[in-house]
Amino acid sequence: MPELPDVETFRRFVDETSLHRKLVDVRVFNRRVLNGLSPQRLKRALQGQSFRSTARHGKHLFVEVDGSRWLALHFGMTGYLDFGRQRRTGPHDRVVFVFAEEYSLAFVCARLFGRITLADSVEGFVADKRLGPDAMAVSGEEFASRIRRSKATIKSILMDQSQLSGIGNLYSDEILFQSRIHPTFPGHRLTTERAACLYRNTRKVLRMAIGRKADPWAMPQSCLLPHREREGRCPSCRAALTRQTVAGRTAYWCPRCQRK
DNA sequence: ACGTGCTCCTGTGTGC
DNA sequence: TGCACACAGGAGCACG
Repeated sequence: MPELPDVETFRRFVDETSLHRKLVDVRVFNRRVLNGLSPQRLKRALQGQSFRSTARHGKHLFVEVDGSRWLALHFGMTGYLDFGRQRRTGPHDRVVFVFAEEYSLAFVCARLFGRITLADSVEGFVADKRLGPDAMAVSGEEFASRIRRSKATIKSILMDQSQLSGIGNLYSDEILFQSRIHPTFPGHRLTTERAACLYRNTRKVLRMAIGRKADPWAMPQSCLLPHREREGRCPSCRAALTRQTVAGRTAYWCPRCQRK
């Protein structure tokens, strides 16, 4: 579930809670999330240091450690961060960063799809993973040219992290709804005008979601997201929403407002 | 170059 | 009540 707005919310959370605190311990409860990196190496890289700054690219959160090393966090589907003083360990805590004075930041991830790795730089990591430009940082020209050079369905392009970084299933549905574009419409058949409209709505939706701390239910009633469920109706025309698999995901759209 | 389906996982909700 | 099972969906992969 964590898409760009969620990860941006996590990033701000780290900024508010966890910077400039001395790291006294790193507790690894499940090695799987470290992706082959040994708990010892992680601990050695962090112990005695502190988190200096944060960055984000798409769904990836980066935390700078003294000595210009970066933690790269990916939240999979169910990952999130929790911070507290004398915080009790929960059943899904996978890695806990322990600071001085008994404060700690936990990487909580029920389904173990999340990952924490070390990187030398954000740029290096992004290049390594072949991530496309961040969906909030990309220019309108770059956005349109990427969309219009692909013959894939527009929903799959929006969700393709090598094309655009940060958009997942939920927000792609919302962006397409706002743009009145059918999810299976081929990217290369979008006119420049419609591509520009899609770009504006991408920014609008992501900005709105960040402002609401990525709570889909907190989005305005005129949005698709609060109605995105079985039996849901289009907030604009009241038509029953279509629910169908597109690009391997459950997509919701309005069959009247979003025609092919 | 595209879509499809499988896998990794486990909490949650539904139906019998 | 308890069990079986579908479902959720990020990402990487094999396959056609």
